[in-house]
Amino acid sequence: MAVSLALPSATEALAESLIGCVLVRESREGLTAGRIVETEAYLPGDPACHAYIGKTARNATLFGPPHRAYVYLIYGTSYCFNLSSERDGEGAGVLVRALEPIEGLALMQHRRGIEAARDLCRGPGRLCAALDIDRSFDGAELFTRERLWLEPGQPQGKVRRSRRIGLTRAAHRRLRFYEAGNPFVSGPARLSPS
DNA sequence: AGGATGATCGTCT
DNA sequence: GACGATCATCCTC
Repeated sequence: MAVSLALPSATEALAESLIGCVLVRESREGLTAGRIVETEAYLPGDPACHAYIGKTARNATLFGPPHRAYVYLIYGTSYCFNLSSERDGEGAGVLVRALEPIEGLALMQHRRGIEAARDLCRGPGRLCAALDIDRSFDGAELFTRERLWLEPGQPQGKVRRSRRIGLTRAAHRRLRFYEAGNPFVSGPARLSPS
């Protein structure tokens, strides 16, 4: 009998290894940064992935080289920040869903119009607002140490996995990764690993 | 040119 | 838990 034992794709491995890395945003207003505590993988051939419909003007970055910023507007109100993840020509990416704020809290509070630290970057739209990330970052390199970049880091404790959040298609796939026990992780508390 | 869609968020009950 | 805001994008005339 045929058994499919595919290794985790590059996208899946990236989504997991991004937990603990630090996203830094430098602007005229000041520096803001946070530890990545939650991600979701969107794989090649995945009906929930923006690349699924083929290459378009919006999703072109997903088909480019890996580790570029893919930023899009959702519901006309919120930006979502992703990394392209597969080799040039293949469309896939990783959504960053939540950060633990570590620098520039006051600026984040100002941009978000709220005080509570826990809510500043808990959710993909919120973290983009807190770091002032918009579509102008789409396609940007993330290792340039200019405007927006990523620094290596390790998770504090276990990285767990669950179903993805908020999708209308293929939500059942367990492609969400988060740092166990971290209060800055988004999503309903009941979304435990199993 | 017009309609449907959406990886969200804040507000309300 | 439910609902509406709001608009870039894509698809179909």
